[in-house]
Amino acid sequence: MAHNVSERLQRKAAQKPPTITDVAKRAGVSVGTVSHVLSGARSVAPATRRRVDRAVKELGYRPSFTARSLTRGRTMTVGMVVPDIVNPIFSQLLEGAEDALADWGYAVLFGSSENDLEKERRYLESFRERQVDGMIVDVATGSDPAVLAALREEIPVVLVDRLTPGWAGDAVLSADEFGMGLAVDHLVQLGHARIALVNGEPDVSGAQRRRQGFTQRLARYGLESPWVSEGTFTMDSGRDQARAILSSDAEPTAICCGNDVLAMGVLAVMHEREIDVPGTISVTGYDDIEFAGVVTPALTTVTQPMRAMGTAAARLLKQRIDEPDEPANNVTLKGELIVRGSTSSAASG
Amino acid sequence: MAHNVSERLQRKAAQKPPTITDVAKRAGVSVGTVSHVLSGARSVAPATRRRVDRAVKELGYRPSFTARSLTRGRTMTVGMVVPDIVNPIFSQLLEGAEDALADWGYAVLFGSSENDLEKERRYLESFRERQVDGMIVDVATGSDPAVLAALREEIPVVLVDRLTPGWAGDAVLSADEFGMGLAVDHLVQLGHARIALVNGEPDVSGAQRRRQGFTQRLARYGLESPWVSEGTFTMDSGRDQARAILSSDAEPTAICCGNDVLAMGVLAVMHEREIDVPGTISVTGYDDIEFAGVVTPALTTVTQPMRAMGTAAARLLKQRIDEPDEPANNVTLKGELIVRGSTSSAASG
DNA sequence: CTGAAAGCGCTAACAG
DNA sequence: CTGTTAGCGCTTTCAG
Repeated sequence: MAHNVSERLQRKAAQKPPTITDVAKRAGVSVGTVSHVLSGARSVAPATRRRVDRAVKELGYRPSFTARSLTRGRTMTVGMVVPDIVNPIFSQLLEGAEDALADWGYAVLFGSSENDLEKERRYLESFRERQVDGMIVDVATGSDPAVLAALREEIPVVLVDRLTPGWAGDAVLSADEFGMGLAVDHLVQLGHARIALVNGEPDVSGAQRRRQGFTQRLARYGLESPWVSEGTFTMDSGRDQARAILSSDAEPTAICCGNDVLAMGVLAVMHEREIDVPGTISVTGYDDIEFAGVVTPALTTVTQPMRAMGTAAARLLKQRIDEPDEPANNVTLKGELIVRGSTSSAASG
Repeated sequence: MAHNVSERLQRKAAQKPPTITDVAKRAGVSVGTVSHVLSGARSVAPATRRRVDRAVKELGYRPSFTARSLTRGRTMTVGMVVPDIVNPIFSQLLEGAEDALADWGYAVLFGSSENDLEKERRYLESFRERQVDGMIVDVATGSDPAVLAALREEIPVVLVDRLTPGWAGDAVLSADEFGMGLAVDHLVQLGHARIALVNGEPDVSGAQRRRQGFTQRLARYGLESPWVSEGTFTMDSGRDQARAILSSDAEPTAICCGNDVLAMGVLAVMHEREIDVPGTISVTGYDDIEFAGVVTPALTTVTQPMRAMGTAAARLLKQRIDEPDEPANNVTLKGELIVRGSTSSAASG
């Protein structure tokens, strides 16, 4: 019998990972002491510490995060959801955030909503259930402001890249008006006076700001756009809008696009219609995605500092977690103009 | 004072989420019963169930995953690490896996190692500490086989896309030899006989398989390649290797690239040297990333079914979690050739 | 069909 | 400096 029992205990020990109790027993100290040498929360006699350390090594002991989370009330995990991870700009955002968060000891639960509101909701809920310490979210198009606002009541949330209407919490944005102004400046300096705008979803806050930056900047030069259209931030939409422009009487000498993907659609149409870019029409993008420099002609565009935005969001989130009652912070990061081959002087005449 | 205290209690109540005990009290039943109506583990009188449900609603009660994980011994969370999330093919892999996993109720802890072995190790460790139920990993270049093998002793691991030497566990791969063969077939059928290979890291298992597929297929036609070079899977490396080819005496009429990004580098050099593609040299890629169809000329390439691979990996992982002792599974998924503008008949002469 | 109580592995008072 | 002990929120026997 006794043999049987010890055998069972042994097997059990082999299967289940060692617990803090096992370590305590082996080191001949109390669990409290083990806990303290592990967390360094209170001083421990060097000799004891050594014994504990040795026991930890020998047993290959690893503290259970789950148990720790339960007692500490923090999971050291944060959630992040973005609209479309296949779009490299969101990947960069993720990388930036992840890097910073890893430095603070946080792991990230990730979800790509693919611009599906239901999916976004499910991720938010799933992460909340798992009691993340906070969340970074780049909201999907048309996301319900109330959902995010409610979430913010429960846990720290920082919005990045896009805002929901009425959002009163922390946020990191790119200086879209400013950036679009850069593109306009560039074009105007090249002598363009008829500049069209091809944009994405108007209910995406960034699109609104880009549009504003566009018209306001133009106005400052005493100019007005012969064409402003909106669609979705996709290549197909870029194609559609470009075709619409060509069959209109707007006759722009340049087209500003709300993002690079849109611009690629525009370029594709120009290519297919054999319209020379930039000879006949100049085109600008926005975001500076990796492939902006690869298309022909290489795209003149404005960078969106996504990595930096991810890092900033992480920083804001950590602040919020550490100091829940501070007033909300707002960070805006500026991008810069990258001049490539898709823009040149306005065709004379 | 009394006022002060009650106020504080109220605030506290507002802060701390309700526990199962709160629900039990409110419904006038025991916590055990509440637990059972929630999990449906044993039958409960309809009336009781109703009372509990009502209490849950009124309190807005949500079970704590952390506590549940502790007692159930499963976190319903899996880890996933890939070498470079900015590369869209890995994004697709993630999406595919995530989708399937979400259906089973799993959330995913994510990490992009950016091909940094130390970073990869840290992610693996971080996820293990958080006691994920399993992991899906697309290993970084040069990753230590022992690390993964050891991890597999502790928790279910499935490798995807790339293998470590000697890996004996579950894995999902793409049929690289086959796919590269497709590209070779295509080129040979177009009359090409001098086909060069531009490849990435040789220690990446997929690169090896692509290379093999390339040379073997060529051999089957009685052909031999005038040029085979290796570098990294980046545009820059593609540029370098292309330049090397041009200044050699290999004089290929076609260049097979180990992936699309490499091919874009090659295209860029051809463009800069004003060498006509496909007129003078045909170029093929591999992966069919989103932008393969956008560059000029549009890239002929072989699809790598990354989404499907992600889904398959998820399926394998779930199987392994549910049945830890089954023999290891291996899944290989085939891609297909997509003919676009970067290939044409070999220049006569 | 339901309640009581013993943990899950760890932390954090509270005593020495 | 160290040990004891009461939880954290939930699941799950074991008794009714």
